Formats: sequence, C-alpha cells, structure tokens
Amino acid sequence: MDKSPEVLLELVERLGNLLRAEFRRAGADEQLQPVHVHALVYLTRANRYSNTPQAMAEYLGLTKGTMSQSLLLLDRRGLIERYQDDLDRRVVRLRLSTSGEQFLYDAQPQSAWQHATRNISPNRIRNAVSALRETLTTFQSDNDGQPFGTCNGCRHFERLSARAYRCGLMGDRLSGPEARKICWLYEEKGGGVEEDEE
Amino acid sequence: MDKSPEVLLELVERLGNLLRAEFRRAGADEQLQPVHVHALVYLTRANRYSNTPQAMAEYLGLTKGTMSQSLLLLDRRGLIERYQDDLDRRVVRLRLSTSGEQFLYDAQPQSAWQHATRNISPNRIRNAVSALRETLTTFQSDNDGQPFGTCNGCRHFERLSARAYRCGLMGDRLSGPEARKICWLYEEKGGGVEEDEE
DNA sequence: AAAAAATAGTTTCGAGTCGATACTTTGCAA
DNA sequence: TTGCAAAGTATCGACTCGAAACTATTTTTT
Repeated sequence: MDKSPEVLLELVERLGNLLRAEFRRAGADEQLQPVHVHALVYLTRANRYSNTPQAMAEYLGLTKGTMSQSLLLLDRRGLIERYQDDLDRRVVRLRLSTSGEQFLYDAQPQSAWQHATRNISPNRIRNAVSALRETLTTFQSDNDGQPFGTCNGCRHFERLSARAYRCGLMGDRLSGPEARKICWLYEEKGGGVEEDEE
Repeated sequence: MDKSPEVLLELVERLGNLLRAEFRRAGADEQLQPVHVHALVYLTRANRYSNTPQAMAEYLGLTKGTMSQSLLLLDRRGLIERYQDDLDRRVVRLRLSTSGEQFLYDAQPQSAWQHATRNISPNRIRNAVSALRETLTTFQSDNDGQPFGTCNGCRHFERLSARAYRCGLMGDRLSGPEARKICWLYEEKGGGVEEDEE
C-alpha cells in the first residue's frame, strides 16, 4: 500500500497554507487580506482575455458577488483601475494601478517561496512541476472547472512564424510575453476529452 | 534564466486554492467553513502531542484567539470533544467525536484529490513529494515556524525493536500507527539530500 | 422588430473569519 | 510568596463569503 498520494496532498495543503500566510504577511502593512494580494498577483499574470472580474473569480474560486466586493476595496485603495470594455459594455476590465505595481514591488509576496527552492536542482523542480501539472489537469477535468493555462499547450495556439503567434479561438495575434500569461480560455490540446458542440 | 520555481509556486498556489474549494464544498452541507473541515482533518492525523488548540493554530497558521473561536463552533456542533490534560491543567486536548468521524467519512474531503493523481506513476509522485518536502523544510527554517513532521525523519525518533518505537524528547513509547501521525515537536535530523532517480 | 433568455457585474444581508487586545487560570522559578 | 510565563477564552471591529435579488447590456427566439 503506497501512501505517497496522501503525503503529496498533505504537502500541497501545507505549502498552500504557508503561501497564504505569506500573502497575509505581505498585505499586513496595507491592511490587505490574503485574497487581495492574490488578486493583485493574478493581474500581473493574466492575459488580455482574463483580466475581468469573472475570470478572476473563477481563478480564486469565489463567487462573482464576493469578487465584486474585493475589487471594490482594491479600487477604493487605488491599487487597481477598472474600465469598460469597448465591444461588450457589460464587461469590466481590470489593471494594476501604479501604486498597485509599487505595492507588489515592495511587498514581494513571492520571494520567500522562491528562496525556499534554492537548494533543489532545476531538474527535480521540473519533475515536480510536471507531476503537479498533470494532477491539476486531471483535477480540473474531473470537476469541470475552468482550465487556466498558458498558450503553449493550448489547443487554440497557432504559431505564425518564429516570433509571431495567434489565438485561433479569439483570432488575435499575440506577442511572445503575452503567450506566457494565464488565460482562462485555455483548452488542453489533443488526446483530451471531446467537447460537446451540441 | 529558469522559470521553473515560479511555475512550481503557481501550481502549488493553484492546487492549494482548489483544495480549499474542495474543503468548502465538503463542509457546505453542514455549514462549515474550509478552515473547519481542515481542522477536523488535522485531528485525524495529529499524534498525542499535537492535539491541542495551540498546535492546531500553528498548523493552520492562525492565532490562538481565532483558533479558539473555530473550536467553539466545532464543539457547539458536536463534531469535536474537548477535555483537560491530566498533567497540565491549562492544556486542552481535542478529539473527533463520533459525529465528527461520521462527517469526514461522508464528506470525503480528500477523495477528489486522491483521484486526481491516479494517472501519475508512484515513482513520479515520490519524486515530487521529495522536492516539495525539501521546499517545505527550507521554507519553515527560513521563517522559523513550527516544523510539523512525522516521526521517521525526526531527530528524536528511536527504534527500540522491529515494531517498537520511542520518542526521545518526550520519553514515551510509540505505536507504529502513531509514529506516522503529525507531530509539532518534529525536528529535522541532519542528513544528505537524495537526487532523483529516473 | 419585440420578447425572452442569457450574461457581466453590483448590491444587500447575515453568519463567520481573523488579528489585536485584554483577561483567567495554571504552572514554574526565584 | 511573589512574579512571570504559558494555554486558552472573550470581545471588538473590519473584512470574507455565498445567496439572492437587482441593473444593464447582449444574444436568441419568436
């Protein structure tokens, strides 16, 4: 009987807690809750399709009502800016304000973690990443949640030339940096579960 | 420049969120918050030195005041029992009640996760476990938090015979199952780092 | 084109989290 | 004995969070 999956669960749980505590510490000066810090971090990593309240709520596992509250607070504190989408006027777009960027720069909510992996060889880290990534994918398809991946590996990702990319779903051209950001339209490429188009 | 540590951070963060959402779902029927479910799960895994409010607060990253509130709620709902320690009457001991055990049995807060690792080879899981465990240890010693490990690997662990163990710090004999539970007196045993196979 | 349904987001409500602070009881050491 | 540290509890206020009702747009149906 192998207990490894349980142990892995426990480690992820435990590290998740510590990360949360770290976010709490990082936000303490500004009176921010962990979820607020997490929201700001998310904004630095979300691509142009994913900088909306809804995508953020999915990502953080909250309802849209709850999300709305947190965004209200971040807006009041001047850490984010909200503006309307040109094409669909129901949609609100989000971005970090200058002081939001400054806050993340000062608080460095992720540095303690980065530091904690310093003794582990890149190869072991890559192995761990691959195992966890697969777990995440399985977990998400089991619970049919939004996927949230980056472009490489996405079914809609098209390479036009050496440096030019394109999202086949939205039809937009993408810059290299943008192709590395988080997208909530992500869909697993090949071999996966068929989508029912009805 | 290798981005793997960042990616690992993001995966742990993301899986931690999903786990939290899973705990939320598991507790929804009984109107329990994620932290309550987590507390109950902790109790099933804590050894005899670690079933106190203080250890639990350390584990969950809360203050003792906050912990006291949650325990009050769990007690009111009849999911845990609190009793006094014989030797030190300031200390409160905690255990799951029968309905607490029943709740965990019914809600299965961890089964979705267990299921999500089904396609990953035991060997890859073990490698991931080893990398995360090391990250956890480094993180904890960086932030001088309580360690929380299990007996094997602990500096105080002594093997009396094939099936008999002893904690050198507390001087108690330990059963095999108990030696596999979580202990907040855990201290790292000096030792080498193993490289991945494969 | 008008009506209906769906979608993005906001508001309101109530129970609960959470840290800070002050407090009680118990243990321990000078 | 006196003082102080430790384990836990109680209280307060700002905030989280889901649920449900609501507004404003867009899309679909008729």
